[in-house]
Amino acid sequence: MNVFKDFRKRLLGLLDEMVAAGELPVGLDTARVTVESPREASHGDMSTNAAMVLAGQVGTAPRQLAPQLALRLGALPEVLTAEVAGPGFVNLRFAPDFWRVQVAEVLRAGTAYGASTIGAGQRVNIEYVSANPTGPLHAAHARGAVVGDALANLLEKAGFIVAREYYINDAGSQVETLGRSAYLRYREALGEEIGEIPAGLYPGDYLKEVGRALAERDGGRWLDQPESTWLPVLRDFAIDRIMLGIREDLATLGIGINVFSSERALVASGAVQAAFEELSARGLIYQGVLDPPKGKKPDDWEPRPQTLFRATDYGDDVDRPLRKSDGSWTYFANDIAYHLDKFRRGFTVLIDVLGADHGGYVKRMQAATTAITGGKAALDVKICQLVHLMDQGKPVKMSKRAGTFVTLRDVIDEVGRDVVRFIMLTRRNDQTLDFDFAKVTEQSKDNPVFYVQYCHARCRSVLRHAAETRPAAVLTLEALAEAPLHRLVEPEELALIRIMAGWPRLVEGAAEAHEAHRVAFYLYDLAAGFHALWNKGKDDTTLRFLAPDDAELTLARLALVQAVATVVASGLAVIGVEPVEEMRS
RNA sequence: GGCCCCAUAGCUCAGUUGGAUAGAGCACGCGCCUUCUAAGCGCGGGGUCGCAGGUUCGAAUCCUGCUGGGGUCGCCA
Repeated sequence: MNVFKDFRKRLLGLLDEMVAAGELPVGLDTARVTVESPREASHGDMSTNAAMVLAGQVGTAPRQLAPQLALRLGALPEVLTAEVAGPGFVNLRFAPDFWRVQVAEVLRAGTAYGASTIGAGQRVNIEYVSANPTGPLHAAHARGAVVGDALANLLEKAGFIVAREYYINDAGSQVETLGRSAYLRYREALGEEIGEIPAGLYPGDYLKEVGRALAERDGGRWLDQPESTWLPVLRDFAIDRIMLGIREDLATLGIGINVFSSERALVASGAVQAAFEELSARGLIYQGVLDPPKGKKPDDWEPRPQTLFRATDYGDDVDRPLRKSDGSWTYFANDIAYHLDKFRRGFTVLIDVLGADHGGYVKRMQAATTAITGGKAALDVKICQLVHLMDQGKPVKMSKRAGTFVTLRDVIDEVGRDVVRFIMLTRRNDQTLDFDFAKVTEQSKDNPVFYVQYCHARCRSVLRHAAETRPAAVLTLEALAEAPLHRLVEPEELALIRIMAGWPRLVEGAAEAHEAHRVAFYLYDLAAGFHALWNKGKDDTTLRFLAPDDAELTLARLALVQAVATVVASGLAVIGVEPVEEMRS
């Protein structure tokens, strides 16, 4: 339950009453009426812009309409004061009980607190990672993996039905190169001296294992065969081995992808041909010659007729080729078929999480999605900017040639899965991110992972302590939900409750914006509120959670503490991080 | 040259889809441990939201044009 949305409904009800009473005209557009918590705490608990939005429609001034609204709002039982302020805001202050009951709401809901129904069962498809099966996942893949996975969790919490997909690019020339590279390692495994890996092939050591495994399985049967015989075998064998490793790495990171789609299978099924015919039927295919890119003409440019998709009809900058000169489909053509396939499987909201180098790909894919689904599906693309790996403030040098690139596995082994997941959400996806091995494992307030975990651990610590000192007390969620919450009267306590009451609203906003990083920032704010209250108890012993001579007050505060732990756990679950019971290692 | 992203405190970044006097953290200065974990908390200084216009009750946020940084640019995926 979102208290802000809830109150907005009450407000709209009052507006209806005012219409009925003839105070307002019929047919008002209330779409832009908002109820939100003001930035400035002194402005109260909630604030509405209704007077400013409606004044124009009514034909009066905001400051004139606002007092009428304030009068009505002030008469509501839960509203303490309703004041007109600024250009026409109505600021509301609620009775403390309005907030206190939220603690019980949290405890009754448990970690499901914050769940929403705005998704209304709508089906969303999120494609993420989708790294080429030509090598192990490296550190940069972690970001897309976490961003996609957390977004999936978030949307599920908001009531959407979510599919998590990985598109395996197992068609095209790159996997052929992989097959040839693996063949070299295969011969090496059989004792041949292969020398330097030729340019154009993948030099990575990870292929040695692939070569050995194949030699073990098949012996020397491919040695004297022509490439046309062994290439498909080697290619498929290598893809399978590498995908196995990728799946393991994803599992280690806790990434919950449940559908792996093969590009090659898609092409083989005729889906690309079908998609092509669909576009043709819509009159969006033609033979034409593209202009060379302005200002930067490739050396080998020559104008030639191509099979083009009219992407410009849907907002792209140029029309895009669907066939290579050898007649086979371009990657783009295959991807159109894949997105159509998602739509045909019942998804109308499509999200692709892609790397920074795919920025130029967004417009054409959105154009194609709109075109081929007749506007019935929308594609949102989340571009993840680069991750700069650092250590002690200095960049970690990486070179594919020298083999010193850092794998995802390396990073997880070094700092742990929870740290990777949390840190990847401490920036908006379109902002570059520094990942400093020293900083992210530091146990200090500079490290948001630690800071949030410490908050949860402190809550648990208090509850453990309470259980030890009062063995008779029942401290289950159900019992604490019945605690005498009216004993929570301190401003810091009520402030903390207000933050918690904002969690459902945050979930809905973040889900609608497809922005999971907001959860990480929210948890930081919540933790700050708790740490502040904790330390108040150091200066003033009457503020401590455990009041030795007041069992009732203690129970109320334990309910508050348990609620904080619950909301933190609820948020961490979206990020995919395990809340810890204590920080001692 | 076209397109996309970014530009907010000295530094790293948020900013509730257009709201009020723009917020955190780091760094800097001062204060707080006989205590449920000081691995933390409080107070203070610090801003032309890159620049210039426009839209309206109201702009860091939306539109246009510039400046600077990154990415990308027909048959790689």
